[in-house]
Amino acid sequence: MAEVTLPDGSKLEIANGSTAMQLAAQIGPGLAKAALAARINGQLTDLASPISCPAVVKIITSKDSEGLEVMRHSCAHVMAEAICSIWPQTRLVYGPAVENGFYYDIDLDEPIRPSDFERIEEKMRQIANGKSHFVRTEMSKAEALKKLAGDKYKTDNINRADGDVISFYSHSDAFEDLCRGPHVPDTGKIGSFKIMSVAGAYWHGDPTQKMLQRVYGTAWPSKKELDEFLHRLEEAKRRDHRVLGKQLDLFSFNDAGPGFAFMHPNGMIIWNSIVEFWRSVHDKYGYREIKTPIILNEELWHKSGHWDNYKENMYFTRFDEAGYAIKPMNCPGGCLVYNNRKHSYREFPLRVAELGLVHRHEASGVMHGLFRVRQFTQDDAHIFCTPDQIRAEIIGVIELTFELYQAFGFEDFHIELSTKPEKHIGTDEIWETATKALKDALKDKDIDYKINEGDGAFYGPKIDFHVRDCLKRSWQLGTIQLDFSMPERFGLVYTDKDNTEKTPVMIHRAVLGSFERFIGILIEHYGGNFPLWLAPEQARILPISEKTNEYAKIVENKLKGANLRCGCDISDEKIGAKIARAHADRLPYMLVVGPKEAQVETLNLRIRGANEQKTIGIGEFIDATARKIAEKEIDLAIVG
RNA sequence: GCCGAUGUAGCUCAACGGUAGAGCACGGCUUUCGUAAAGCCGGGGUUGAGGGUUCAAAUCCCUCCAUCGGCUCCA
Repeated sequence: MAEVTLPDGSKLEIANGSTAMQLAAQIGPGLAKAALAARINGQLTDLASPISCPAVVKIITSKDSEGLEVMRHSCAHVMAEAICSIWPQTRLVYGPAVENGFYYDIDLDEPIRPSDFERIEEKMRQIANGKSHFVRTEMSKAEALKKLAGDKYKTDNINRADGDVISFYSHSDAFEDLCRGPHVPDTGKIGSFKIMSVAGAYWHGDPTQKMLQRVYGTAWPSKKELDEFLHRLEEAKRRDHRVLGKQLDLFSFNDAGPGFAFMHPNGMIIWNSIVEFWRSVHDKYGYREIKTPIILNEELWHKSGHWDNYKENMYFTRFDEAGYAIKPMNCPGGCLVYNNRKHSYREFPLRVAELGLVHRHEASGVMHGLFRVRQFTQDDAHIFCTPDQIRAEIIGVIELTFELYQAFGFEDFHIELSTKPEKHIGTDEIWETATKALKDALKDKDIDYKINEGDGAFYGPKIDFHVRDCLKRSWQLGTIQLDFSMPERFGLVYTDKDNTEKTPVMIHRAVLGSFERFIGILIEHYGGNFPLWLAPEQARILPISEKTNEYAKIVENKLKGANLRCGCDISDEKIGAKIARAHADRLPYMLVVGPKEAQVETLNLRIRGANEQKTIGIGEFIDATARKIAEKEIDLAIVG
């Protein structure tokens, strides 16, 4: 007999050499049924593994995230068998579990189409119903290489594996795959699954290698959870800024300019509201604002280093026998403004902001609504300062950044620091100094951060700000980039205390990143339900019938006089239809007016998302909304 | 840029070799209504573009463009 310690600290006697499965059965039949894998002394393993005692053992079920992963990985194997049985010439490459599912990369010249998914799933169901056991066999690396000689993908996987023990898993005579494991006990335990999509993927992510087919699937412990997942996808689709942008008439795209967004009047209200707020915060933090030309002589881009590092993504044009480039960044223009006159250390730190319109020719396949465009407005700024001002300036930017994010209801953010990339300009010494300055500032602010080695901009290291939206998705928004190279290239100088000319430090920074993208993120974050201060139409007056149109117009004028963005629905519809439409348009406030309200000059208020009404005076409504707008309140409820 | 899929009315979609349709939206009329979509009538399409096959193409084939899902990329 041997002693096993369970996660709750309790101890259990088991027969020597018992497997994890037997242990689960000993604990209870429910657990045995739910068991998918085990963690023995910290090692995730198959249920068939014998327990060498004494041991700390945890039985893993689909309730554990790692259980779900094991299940999905097993499901990937079952899918692989299904695909191989339909297309015997398939060569398997690699099939891991990923967030919400799994995929399997395969090398098969015949393209798998969505119309094939059903028969793959059918075959998978057959395999699952067979409930055949996953069987692990082990051998040495050399043996495995011999066994799979000629299979370049699996040979490669073996060579990449750690340790000398190579394992294979089979769950039928017809199917065996090189795999680290672990797996669920049998194919009946792969849950409810669905093939989601198929896409191309390069082997090892290397574009010079063969394009493989990547078949994506998802798997969940139960049909109910699968359905819930599919439903969540539908929900996310409803929040999709491309869909809402169309529905709410915020922006559009046109074949005439792929990747160039057309902002509509409703979208511009959101845009301008953000700009106005952005300006007020920048003013508070001591920034001045400039605007530099979109098209500048090509020479400038040679000087800045962009031509060498980025020309394949830049737009060029020629006229009057001279070459010009459409700016992909604002900094060279900012440098020209700086150089327009002499500067003294007394002016420093000099904080210069620019809402700069930049163009970057992104590859056609990467464009995505407002998230990835070829023309966008950066909320850029360049800070010119002395080296000993860096730390304080970085701290100032961090504070400004948090203030802006919080106004939009983003509370959850984290910071990443990126270091020198392979493709870079400037000496190692300069890079080291710059990176240290960023680290020091973060340390001063007592901020935790993650380091991304080799992910910096070509001209300097950077700090990136990431926020999580209400769906817990992470977005990179802001960035602070130190640049000791550009000032030198442009010959920027300032006169120091000792009356000598020195080179200033330049800090590039953006907070929202791209306005286009930020608005896209906001649309999805709010699901189209904008807070009052951003809503294109803040209130709509809905007269019960034509008889109250006149009073409705009077109310409309009063609200407009109070700077509220409001409309009036005098269509020939019944009140129910007017309300339904206002809801579809995501109106924060619906103001129903009929003879009753007209008589005592009140409004019947209905708030977006709340299925209740109350009567409120016009003045009271104006005061309440004015306060909410000023405070940028997200909650629409009007109390009192 | 690469792989795959998809482009039909303003929007969402149907028709899948044989006269292009519906709902919503839009216009007109009726209705004047009390809290999530009243009724009738009407206008609207060289089916993304170009070429080909066919007696006949939205439908099949080719090229291009765009979009979608991924891959790669994002200074």
